[in-house]
Amino acid sequence: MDEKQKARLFELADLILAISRHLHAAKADAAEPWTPLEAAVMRFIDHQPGATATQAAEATQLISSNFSRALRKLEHKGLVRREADPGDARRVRLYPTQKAGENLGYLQDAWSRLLEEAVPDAGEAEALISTLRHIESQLLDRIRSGTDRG
Amino acid sequence: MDEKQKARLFELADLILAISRHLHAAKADAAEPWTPLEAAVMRFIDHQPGATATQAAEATQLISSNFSRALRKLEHKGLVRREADPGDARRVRLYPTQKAGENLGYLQDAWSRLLEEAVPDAGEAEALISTLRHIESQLLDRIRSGTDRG
DNA sequence: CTGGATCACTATCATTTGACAGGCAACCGA
DNA sequence: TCGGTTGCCTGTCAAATGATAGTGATCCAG
Repeated sequence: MDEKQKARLFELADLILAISRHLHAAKADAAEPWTPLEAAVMRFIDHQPGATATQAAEATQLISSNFSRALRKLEHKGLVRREADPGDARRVRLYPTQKAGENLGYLQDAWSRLLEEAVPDAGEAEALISTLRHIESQLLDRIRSGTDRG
Repeated sequence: MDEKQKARLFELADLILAISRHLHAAKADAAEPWTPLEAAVMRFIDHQPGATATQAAEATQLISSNFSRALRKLEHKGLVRREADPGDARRVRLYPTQKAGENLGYLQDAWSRLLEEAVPDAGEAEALISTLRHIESQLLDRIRSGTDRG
């Protein structure tokens, strides 16, 4: 890889991580009932209702034991509902509850308020989101096809 | 704020956080000697050599006690050098050591390799970085001018 | 010189997170 | 039916993180 491109990608990683720290801090201000990890799980379930535990654990980069722990807490708080898969009794399908929707609303408020003034304009935001969406899906695909490629 | 814009910004936050989780995981693969937080501190010092502890703590969103702890570990590992400010003996200026440069190289390798295939092309990467740079600086400014604005 | 503010630090606490070992029930192919 | 596999789970440990209280040195305004 080109040295210049390498430096570019590094800066990209750096920026994404820096901004993610701001987002975490903003979430704390909003007094959300979720830890960062729980929020990640919750957001995935909201995006992919009906996903199995394994799928959700994969997407959130968690090993199953830790995912199960996060899930237990969320269920205990009444934010996630488990449902047995009719075709395979081992599988558990996950769904957000109505309460989850309300709480995600708080999160949406906190984050969108933080980003509102920082994001240049709607047009650039669209382009940004489109590109990031692509990147994220590529990274997810890589995990699915096997993480190790050294 | 427009509901649509709110949803857009939320998705943006979601994507940034999701990608940051991938980056953290990739760092683990690279067997770096840093925790995520230490890496954040290290990267700031690398970008802003000579910054004071307060400035670095502010940029990394850490309260001074926790920043100090991270710094102690980094210094112990020989990655950061403290230097007294000639003009104000209370202040400590922070500099990366040569060893830090080497280790940042590993990090750069791990992250750029991860992003290499996921990022569409150099042109889009440039635009992406430019926009994110803007966003990050806006968020930093907001902190400097007082976090609370509810 | 004195009191208040600033800067960096330590000590300590609860919580979160990551990782491993292992268990149990359900599934599937032979 | 049986052995191996899969999906999900609990228990447990070490480490990282976030936050508060408080110390001590230095600076600065008056």
